Amino acid sequence: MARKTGSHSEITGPRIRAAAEHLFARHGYAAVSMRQIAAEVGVQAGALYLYTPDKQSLLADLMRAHLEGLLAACAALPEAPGPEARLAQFARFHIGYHIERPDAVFIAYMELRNLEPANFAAIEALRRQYEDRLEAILRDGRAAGAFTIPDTKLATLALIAMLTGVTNWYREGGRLGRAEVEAIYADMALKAVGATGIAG
Amino acid sequence: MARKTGSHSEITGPRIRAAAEHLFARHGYAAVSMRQIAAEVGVQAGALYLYTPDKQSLLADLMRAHLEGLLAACAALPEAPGPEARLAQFARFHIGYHIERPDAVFIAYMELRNLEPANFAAIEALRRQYEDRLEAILRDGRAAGAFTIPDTKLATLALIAMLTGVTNWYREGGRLGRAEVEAIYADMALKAVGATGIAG
DNA sequence: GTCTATAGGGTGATAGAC
DNA sequence: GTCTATCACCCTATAGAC
Repeated sequence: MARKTGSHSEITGPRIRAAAEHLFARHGYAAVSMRQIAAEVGVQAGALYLYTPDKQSLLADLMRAHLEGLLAACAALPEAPGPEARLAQFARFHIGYHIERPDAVFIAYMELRNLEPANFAAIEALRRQYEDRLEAILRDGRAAGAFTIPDTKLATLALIAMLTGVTNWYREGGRLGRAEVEAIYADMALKAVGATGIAG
Repeated sequence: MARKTGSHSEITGPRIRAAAEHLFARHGYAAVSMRQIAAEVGVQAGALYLYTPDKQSLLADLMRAHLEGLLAACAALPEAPGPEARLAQFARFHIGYHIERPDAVFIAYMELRNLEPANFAAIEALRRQYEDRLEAILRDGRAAGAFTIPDTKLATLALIAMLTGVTNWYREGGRLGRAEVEAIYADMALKAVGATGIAG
């Protein structure tokens, strides 16, 4: 792409997304105005429309980017040997990835109701893809006799809710470090599905 | 209290709270206008201010009422014999109570950021009281050797997140009934804390 | 690429008639 | 107890100057 002298387009775009992510997470999409976002970036409100067609797209793009990043990182995990190791790996990955992106995570599951139908469907499909990865681990583990699960779908949703819950309280520099939190949650996840072996 | 002939004050007040609860849960506090609430009730916007000093109080009152009801219902539970029974009872109670009030639950943990500082502190104190009830069960159970928990506070937060997660997907008339869901979750909660006995 | 100015409309809350 | 009318302000998005 050709550079345009004196332009800031390559820096302003990311800064707008960062400001929007921060403000949406803190105050909520509906409570944040385009003027506030512009003020945080240091431009006037009209300038935002060079980078996004409207406020709704700004939200949808943030959520899509987050979920696509989550899926890509999850797909890049190395193969783990056996159901227990796979579940422990998933639990640690999920917590680590979410702890590092509290704003994006918050938005991704608090602002679903502010998405227009078409955007909602797209985001929901991505979320479900991710859910399916955990469900596959649980299903395989149950088939192999490694887990005791009355209902695979329910266990999937219960585990994701439990693991995602860390973002409600975890703070950098708090009583427990990231590694400890990952270990404790992975252990609880394994126990919750009645894992027989030891792989936490 | 004296009745005023031709007045609707005893019916309009509750209807306003019900409409606000429904709309706040569906679209979010910031996205709902006083005019929308009034329209749902069937009055003009100005009439709302006979029942609430402002929009913020409407939100805070809904959240306080929900949490006070939750605490009262929790306190009214019969004594259960032993740590496993106590935890199973709590898990079933939590799920049952939350499943029956999806709107209030949604608001109570999605709209915290829209509370003014004084209201936030009051609501947060109630939430913490409830959390402490579960934490006491886990602490006692660990002391009695019935549970295996690396960190009591973490286990508390993990279990509450897991149990509250039901409200994200549970629908009346769905694949699983309330009793089944309660049983499955109570079982997972007991396993997650390494319960030794059987009381699910 | 960013600015100022503005169109067109919605907002919370209040005043005064009935 | 409710209505109509209104105040003062904020909103998203666009047009046109620079």
